[in-house]
Amino acid sequence: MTETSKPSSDSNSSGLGSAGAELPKQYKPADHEERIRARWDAAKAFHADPQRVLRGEAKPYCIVIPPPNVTDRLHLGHALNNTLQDVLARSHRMMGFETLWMAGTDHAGIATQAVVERRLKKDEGLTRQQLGREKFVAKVQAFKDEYEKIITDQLKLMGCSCDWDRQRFTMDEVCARAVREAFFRLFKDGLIYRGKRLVNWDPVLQTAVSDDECYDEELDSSFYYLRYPLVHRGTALPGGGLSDPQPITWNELARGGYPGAEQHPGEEQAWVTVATTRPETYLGDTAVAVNPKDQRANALRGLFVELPLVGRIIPIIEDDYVVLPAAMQADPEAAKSDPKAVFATGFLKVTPAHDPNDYEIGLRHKAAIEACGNAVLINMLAPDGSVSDKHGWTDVGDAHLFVGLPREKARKKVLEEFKARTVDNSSVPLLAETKPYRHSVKHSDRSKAIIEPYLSDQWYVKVTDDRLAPAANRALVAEQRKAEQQSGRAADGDGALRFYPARYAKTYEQWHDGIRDWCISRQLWWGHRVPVWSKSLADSANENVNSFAANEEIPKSMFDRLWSTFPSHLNASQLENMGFWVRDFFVPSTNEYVRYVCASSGVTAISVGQIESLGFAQDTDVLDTWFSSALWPISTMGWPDPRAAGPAFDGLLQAFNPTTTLCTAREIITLWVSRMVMFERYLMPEKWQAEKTTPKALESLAQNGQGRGPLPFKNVFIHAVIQDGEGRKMSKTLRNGLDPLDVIATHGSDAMRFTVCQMTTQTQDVRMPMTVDPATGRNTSPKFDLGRNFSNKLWNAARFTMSMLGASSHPTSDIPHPTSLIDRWMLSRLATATKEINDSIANFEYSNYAQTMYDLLWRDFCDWYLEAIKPTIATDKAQQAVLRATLDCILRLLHPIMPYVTEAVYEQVRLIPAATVRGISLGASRKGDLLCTAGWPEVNASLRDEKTEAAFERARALITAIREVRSQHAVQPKRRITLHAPAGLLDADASALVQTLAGVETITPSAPAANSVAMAFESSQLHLSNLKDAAAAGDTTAERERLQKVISDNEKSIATLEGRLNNPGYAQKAPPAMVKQTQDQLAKAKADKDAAAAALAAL
RNA sequence: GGGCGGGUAGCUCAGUUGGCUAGAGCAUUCGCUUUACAUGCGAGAGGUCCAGGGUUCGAGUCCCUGCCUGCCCA
Repeated sequence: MTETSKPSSDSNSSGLGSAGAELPKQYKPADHEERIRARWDAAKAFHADPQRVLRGEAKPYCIVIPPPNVTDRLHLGHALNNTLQDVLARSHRMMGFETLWMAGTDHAGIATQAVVERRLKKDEGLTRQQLGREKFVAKVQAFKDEYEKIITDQLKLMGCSCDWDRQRFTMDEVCARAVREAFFRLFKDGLIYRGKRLVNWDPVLQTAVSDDECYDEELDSSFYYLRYPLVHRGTALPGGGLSDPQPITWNELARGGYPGAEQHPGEEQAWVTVATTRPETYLGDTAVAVNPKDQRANALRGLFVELPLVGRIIPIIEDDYVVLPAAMQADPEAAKSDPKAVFATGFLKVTPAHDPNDYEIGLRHKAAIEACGNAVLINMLAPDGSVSDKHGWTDVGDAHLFVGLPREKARKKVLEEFKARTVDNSSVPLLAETKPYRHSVKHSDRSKAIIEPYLSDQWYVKVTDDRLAPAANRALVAEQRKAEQQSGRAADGDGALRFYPARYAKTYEQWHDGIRDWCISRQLWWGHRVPVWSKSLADSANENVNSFAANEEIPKSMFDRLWSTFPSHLNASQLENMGFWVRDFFVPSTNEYVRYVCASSGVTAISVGQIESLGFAQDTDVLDTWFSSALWPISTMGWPDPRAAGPAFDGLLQAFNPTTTLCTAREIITLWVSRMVMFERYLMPEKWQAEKTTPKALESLAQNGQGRGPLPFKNVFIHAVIQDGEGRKMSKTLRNGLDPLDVIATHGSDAMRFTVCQMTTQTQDVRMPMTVDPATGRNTSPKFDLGRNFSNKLWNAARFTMSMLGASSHPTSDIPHPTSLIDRWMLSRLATATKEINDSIANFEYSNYAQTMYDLLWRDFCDWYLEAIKPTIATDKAQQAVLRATLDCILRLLHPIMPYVTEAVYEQVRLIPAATVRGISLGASRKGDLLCTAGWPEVNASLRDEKTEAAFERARALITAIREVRSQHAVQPKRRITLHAPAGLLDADASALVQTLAGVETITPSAPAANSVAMAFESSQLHLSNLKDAAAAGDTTAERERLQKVISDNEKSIATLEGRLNNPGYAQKAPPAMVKQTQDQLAKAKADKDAAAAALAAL
């Protein structure tokens, strides 16, 4: 096998005949895949040369891989995603595009860190803190190396034609530089800021996590009802300060018109009851809210409650966010279906630092809360989730008994205390009631801990800025945008981004419309460290107290003035000359100035050492993984400075950016697609398209596009998600996942690829039932049999073809244009299929592509063409040329989906000298005689011939009809029978087809002598005879049944067709051609029925 | 709550501007060691296109309502 692929055998045409015969009967993927891959590698077949693009020798085609996370091996979803990309890459490479498929992996910050932390705990019993940051990061690095290799090997085994010489990793030096530069530019432009917000906090990993790193789980919990005593806030004392708060009695409330107050002992202190599922958070309450529509609101206006134990006085505020109890609602019955209304008391404890909704309420009622001398936000938890007075809670009072307790224990303790204690001056316990309640609770994906809404300082990207999210929406093509926002093209990237299928543009657009600023900091160790150093200075001169709001940026001169009192210092402009950007803030809570110094990507280690020696410390946080992913299309090509990245990056950005197509799953439209568009449009220069081919190109990269820059890609193809046989997501925990390597082991890479392509329709989910392969014990799926069988079919079709062409001599010139029906038909089918495939590729219709190939190879080529040419191929030179060319075209057309088997077959087929077939152009291979760089077949549309196809269909209909009779009559398959047909019914070509394919020995106009069977064909009656030996003839039962069925089928048709024609509106309004067609059908059905009836009568 | 899908043969799915008597693969039935392929060849059987309305000469396809189911966002 390998010998024949060596150049030395090129001239040895005598060996070709035997080459085909030597091929084994079955295609065994394992015998070929590794060798084929080695040939691709040796020829550097997938290495893109940007200079060919820049010299104008080829058009570019570029895909960047959605970098797989290094957390784990690839699963079948990756196999799908990457197969689809490879089909695009391979087809365009063959079409002559200079094709770059950029490969790489993603560091996947929290996911990878969590995996390694679990491993560390399991293997060594250590936490990351015990190991220390540096050693821990080294461990993650080793883990990453291990999985990066596994992933790369998996991709290679799948046949992915990535440019492996250009593989990147989101944390390698080239990508890291891009991250630092992007951060710097956004920081400098004020689009990155530091903010104190509520985030999803994972108390185990002790980091902020994003919503997509959380999941909801239903838990059995309880609603707890807490009584808060009502008070008057103290009155102003002559010497300043306030008197003690005074209890409010029920009598007083009753006088204020509080409904039901008179039912309580009049002299006792009154209270309100709040319902909560998290009673421990009461320590951070800063208000109690009531709905203004609540009848009790009026009597409570201007009153306060005193938080038990803490003693904090907080206002009662009115906010219509508060849910009215069911009984108070307009439709109490309807309200009973709303669990919140059922459980509500009408009073809501407001804990702005520990609940997102309360946070909003707190901001709305800031003045009322602060008037009590409290901050709106009181954070009563430490980062590990324990109650703490060190993180923003100062008025502990008698609540110190809770301090230091973890969340769960604190909850228990609060309930115990509230149960044991009473409202002052009464016997009413503070804990009113407990009701069981089942609700969904947010958990951290990575640690499984319950998420705590937590107030913390984080870095944000101001994506709400017009130059980011709105600019991303302007990128959409006009027809995929909301009509009212359509506008003309203003810049490079405007109006050129297109989603396939189009409906996903809506997801994309709505995301940007409702977007909030993006929290990019994570309190992790694995990731890109935030490139900001900071230093605080106390406001020693006390000169600016109260003149700046929290976290307000201040003039740099102010910090410089304080700074200048130190013996050695660098002022802001000196720092900026070193490549830093400086921003100064005042923090009122600590009465300090903070200088943030952000390093550009060009800042040297020396400069960093210098500022660190001055007391600047680098931020310990790392960036959200998506920050580096967002830069992927440009970071992988050397942005911001390809020259610094190395010679391999020469011309890459200019040749391949914007890339052509991004191929991904819908779940990351918002997380990734959006951010790539925002970042590239912001960071890449506005006139990139025009300038990238000029000598100024690299210099222009220093300019930000400010939202008017180019796009990272023009097309976004969103493909289906693979689920298991029950429609569940494939997951590790369910063990319902498939490893592509298992599928490759059981079925071969091509089989997997063909099957996933065939499954890829425009829907959003596809199901993949999984079974265990009995032979190997591996997880696989019977679905892949389809692809395996198809590979085998190609293999055998090629084997047959080579045995035919190898056995005869085949001249390479002076071949007449084929005239036989079957050859013209084959060429016509080929032309039709080629067009269909070209259209399918252009529209990402993979299933259609695969199906068209299947029909072309299996149905047209194997079932009909190869069977039909058997009698003539040995001597018909024109037919030999058609056979050779057709197989060659099929190999080329199929190669993008099934690269291995086609390449393996091509090794043989290319050695057969080819004669030119008019209308078919097959370009030579560009590298190493490989099919993967051979020309995409050009099949002239003039080869499509409707008359030929119709003539063939006619013959095929007759053949099928005869086969049916044969089957019904149990005619021996090898038996050659006689067809009685009027002279002139069939021409020579059609007769030959019928004889070959229907097992007909003789076609004669004479009437059958005896023992014949009648059959209808095109309104006339034909007969078949010589079906059986005379002795066996005589049983007419089968024939009766067959004819009865023909009659009843036709009667059904007649009824349908007559009904249609008798409809008066039909003849008037339907197109005449349609009416004519129906009439013809009716005539045929009637004739068929009559013929069958006559035959039945004659029996 | 808002948005987007899906519901067609036993199973998995096609069905592109409304127009053959609704297709494919698997499974199933019958017959074949037909000399490329049994991972194959030939021939069958199998569907109230979720339900109900509407538009139309004509609806799996378009519109409305409902039911079931999945995903995304809040």
